[in-house]
Amino acid sequence: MHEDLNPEQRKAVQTLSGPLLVLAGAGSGKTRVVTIRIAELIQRGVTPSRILAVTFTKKAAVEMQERVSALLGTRLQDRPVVSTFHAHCVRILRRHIRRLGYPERFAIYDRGDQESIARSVLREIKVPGSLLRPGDLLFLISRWKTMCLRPDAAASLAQTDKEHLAAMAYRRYQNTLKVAGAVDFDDLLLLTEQLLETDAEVRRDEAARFDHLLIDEYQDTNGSQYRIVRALARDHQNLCVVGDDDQSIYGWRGAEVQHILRFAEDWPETTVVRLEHNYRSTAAILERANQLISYNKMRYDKVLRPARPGGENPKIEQFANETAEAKSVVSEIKRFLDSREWEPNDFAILFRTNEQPRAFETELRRLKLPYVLIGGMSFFDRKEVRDVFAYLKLLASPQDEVSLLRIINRPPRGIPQGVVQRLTDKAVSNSTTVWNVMTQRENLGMLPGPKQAAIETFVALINRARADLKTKSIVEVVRTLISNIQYQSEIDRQYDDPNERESRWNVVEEVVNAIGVYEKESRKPTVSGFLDEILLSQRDFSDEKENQLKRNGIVLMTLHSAKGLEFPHVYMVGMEEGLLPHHRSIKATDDAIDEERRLCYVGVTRAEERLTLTMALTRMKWGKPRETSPSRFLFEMIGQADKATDTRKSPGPPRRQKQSAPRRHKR
DNA sequence: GCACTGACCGTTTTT
DNA sequence: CGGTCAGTGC
Repeated sequence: MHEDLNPEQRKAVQTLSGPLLVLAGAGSGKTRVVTIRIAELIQRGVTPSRILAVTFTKKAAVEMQERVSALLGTRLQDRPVVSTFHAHCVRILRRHIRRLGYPERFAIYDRGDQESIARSVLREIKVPGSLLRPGDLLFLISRWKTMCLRPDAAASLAQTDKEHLAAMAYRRYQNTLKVAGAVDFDDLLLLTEQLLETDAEVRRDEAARFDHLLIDEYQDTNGSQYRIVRALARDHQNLCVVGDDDQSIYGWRGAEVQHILRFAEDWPETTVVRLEHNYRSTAAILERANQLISYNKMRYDKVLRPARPGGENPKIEQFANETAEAKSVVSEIKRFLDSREWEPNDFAILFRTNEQPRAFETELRRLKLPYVLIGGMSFFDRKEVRDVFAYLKLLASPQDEVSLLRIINRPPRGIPQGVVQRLTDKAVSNSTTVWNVMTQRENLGMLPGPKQAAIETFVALINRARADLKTKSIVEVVRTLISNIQYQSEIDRQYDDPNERESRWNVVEEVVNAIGVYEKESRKPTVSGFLDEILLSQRDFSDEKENQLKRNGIVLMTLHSAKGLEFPHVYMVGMEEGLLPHHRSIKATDDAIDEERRLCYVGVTRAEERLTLTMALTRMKWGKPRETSPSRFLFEMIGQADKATDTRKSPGPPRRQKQSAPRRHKR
């Protein structure tokens, strides 16, 4: 089987028991090796459903599931479980979360929900935005949760004022979730970890469900994930982790390279397999990549060996400003396209920050070239999507406070802010939920007649829809609901531009269609089942990334989103100090610079045939042109690191002091 | 409830 | 520069 594998790959595939660390360099055919390994396990008699493969993203899970099925054919009734960390944790929690005092059908709050809670919590404890913004708070909470710290522990460890405030807010934040019977994404991991840690029976039960565990992108696991893996694999030790320490680029959100670096110490029986042949890029490109990454201190020492000799040397180009940079790159791509040898999606323009693509978009539009900008505003961040989802969540559970407060007066139905405030106060003082307050008539006595009527109409609307769910299809109920609240006329009222009206309404329709698809494919469809599916499962109706790549345009995306992809022609633009490495990383520790270097490495190793690195000598920043200097990574790549201008330690040219005197504290 | 104004701020992003 | 958000006045 699989004669075309090289000896390293074969070893990775065939080491069937005990801990296995596969150090897979960029472009080494990692995905293929993992897939074949799963197939091999099954061929040697392992029951498919007793294999658990964990991936980092939904997309990766879907792809792996498809590859495995393709390899094994359809003869199997039984399949290996391929899942993301979070989705697997949900399954564990559904089975046992009662022990932690949560309802079995707990709701999962996404980023947007988290933000509204953060906002209201900060309002409650009267913290001005200048001290601690919702984003900062959520960042800290997330960090604490990954470190397995509860509010009390966080409070006692807090050092700065900011951290003390955040710890206070954390307590309230967590309380809000608990009362609503909801968890956030970090809780999925944290609570699972807690269950496995404190309840020996649960741990044994969950660990015994699988005989083999495979973890992909192991370099990106955070503390919780690490401990969960340990708890699940402890008994059988059949743990295969795959990853590349040089591609760890998510440290800023809690991933720790240390996990992959220390793996062999954690699991003493470990077999280590290194995949160091690169089948993707030419030798010329790989040489640059190897040079660059050798400047990182903490790493497995490895050198990618090219399977494709020769190749064009990567170009480094300087331009006067970002407009010239964009013009040159885009017109070069146009020449390639005119030659008809390449398709638009053979080209990728990679950048560090989201303001960079603007100049390129302008230029691409001017030359009428098709392009796709990956990332940006996600489907879920759209106001309309959030509204419809809030209604859905309310149908699933009216106790869902965050969703209720979002749409209680949207579209406007005569329940103004002041009334909502009184309802909330009442709920707090009765230690119940706003929904319960609204549904008990005696609670509404304090309000003037029309407001009472408005509330009763709203409650009736929701109750009616919930009752209809018993007899009608979800799509039908949701369509009726949306038409009852006259959501479309609300959109028309808010926006004058017909295009905008149409696109916003289309988004609503898309959600409804997705419900239809779910309902057709699911055996026992429920609203909360749909929400789970969309949030966590393998299917993703808004998979814009996928659709967009299929649309065959020149690909514009951040270095972060480029991980795992490959393109014949890659342009890495904005190769400047302050951008890559980003100035916030320069100000921080050396570790942060190392991560930026890995990010650069990820970019370089995306290129198959041609790599072009460009920079602008001046760049507009917040309306003003500013001088730049070449990224230190450019010098490192060509082996002249000593020539880099060190912006880090030398005081540098006398920087104009920003007029920082009377800026803050104006509220 | 809503349109308007001015202050403020600026990395990466998945589940 | 451009987007977001809180505050203001109707």
